[in-house]
Amino acid sequence: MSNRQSTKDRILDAAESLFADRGFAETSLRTITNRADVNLASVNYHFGSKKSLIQAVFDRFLKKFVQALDKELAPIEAQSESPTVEQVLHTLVTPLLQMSQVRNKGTSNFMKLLGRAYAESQGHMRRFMQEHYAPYLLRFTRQLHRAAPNLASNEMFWRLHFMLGTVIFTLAGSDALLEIAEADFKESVTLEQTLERLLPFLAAGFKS
Amino acid sequence: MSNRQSTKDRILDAAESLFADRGFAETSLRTITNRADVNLASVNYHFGSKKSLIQAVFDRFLKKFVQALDKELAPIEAQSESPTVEQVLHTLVTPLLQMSQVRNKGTSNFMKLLGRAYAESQGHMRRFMQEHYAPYLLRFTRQLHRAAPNLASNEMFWRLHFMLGTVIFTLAGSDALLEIAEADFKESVTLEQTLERLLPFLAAGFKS
DNA sequence: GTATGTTTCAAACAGTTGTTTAGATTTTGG
DNA sequence: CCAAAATCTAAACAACTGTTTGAAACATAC
Repeated sequence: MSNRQSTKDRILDAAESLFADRGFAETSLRTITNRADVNLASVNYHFGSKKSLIQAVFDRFLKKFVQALDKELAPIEAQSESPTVEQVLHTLVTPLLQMSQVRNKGTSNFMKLLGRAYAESQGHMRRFMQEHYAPYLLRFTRQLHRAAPNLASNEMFWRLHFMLGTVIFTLAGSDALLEIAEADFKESVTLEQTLERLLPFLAAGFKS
Repeated sequence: MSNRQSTKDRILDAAESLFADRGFAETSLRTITNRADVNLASVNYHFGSKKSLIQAVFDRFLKKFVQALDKELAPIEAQSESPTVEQVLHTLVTPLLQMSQVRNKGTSNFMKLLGRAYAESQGHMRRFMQEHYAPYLLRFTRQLHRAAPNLASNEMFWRLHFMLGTVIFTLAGSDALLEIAEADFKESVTLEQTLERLLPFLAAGFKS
């Protein structure tokens, strides 16, 4: 009968949105377990520690994301002629939007977490990402390199980080930005429309 | 004689770099007062509370910044012909670089703090900025509007936020990025060079 | 049924947090 | 030089943190 989510999932859901909204240190396990309506000790039982819970939240996102990105990247990798920059950037759209379909505010939660982790001390998270998800990043940049073959690799490095900043920052604040936009311009805007507005900006900057 | 900095300044210096590196909640008053080599209670004596200390750190930065920005904006406001987008964006360079001249890693500290504050819950910080520094933001956007008069205001809104994300994200991570760039490409890069690389990217995106 | 392994629970643990207090010390102004 | 104000200091405060514990409740298999 029990159509109640598993304790593990309830914890992950609560932790995800709380971490995204308040940050890791600012969110206590008691706040999480209260919202999830589970016992305090169950976090340590199921995940071992708070640190591991944080990683578990990331893993759930990243698995889904790279899986979707793989589907988008494959056909481009297969085609013989070089892709356009716009084409490569567009591989991000579906994977990003999908996060919000499965869970409310999923995309902005994901980007908020990435932004927070990125800002974390000592680049600890950057190293984790590099170790666990480097192959996917590499596949993406390889296609970008095919699209702009005569761009020096150090220039590529910088513009890639510029784009990363724009995406993370914009989507992390997308909830608030969408609200402001609707209030100020009386036009309802979706996350998808925002992404379609963002990509030309990125492409133009990248080709600057 | 005492050429020792005032207690207030010592606290502000320590708090600034610790907040930037670790975040607000992750930095305890004891860590701050230890680094500053002052008594624990002096934070509450001079600033009232931890929250007020955070605001004081911001205020010190923002005062310097808008003061320098004013100097850059004034001549453009005075000139009769419309400025170019590049010209308007370039008003940010000197104010941003100046932060690193007075204090080591000043610019990246400033951007890290902005990034953290921006991600904070409920847009509490966004409201504070809006209330206290809206006039300066307005002067900047007014010039940007002069540079691109036929850009719809809702488009302007989005591209402004895109640019904001790129700048904050890039400069917040500039320490690490500069290190990586030097290690990978054997070319020493300065913060100023990074900014000069960043502006064309922004201008191209803005005009996309 | 009982026995076995898994999950939940309330309670307590030791450590850290921001803030307050009251007394000592230093600085200021007449 | 002395009183008054400002500053510094060590100690204690209550509240909150992540984690551990051992017993209770539940599920599964024989």
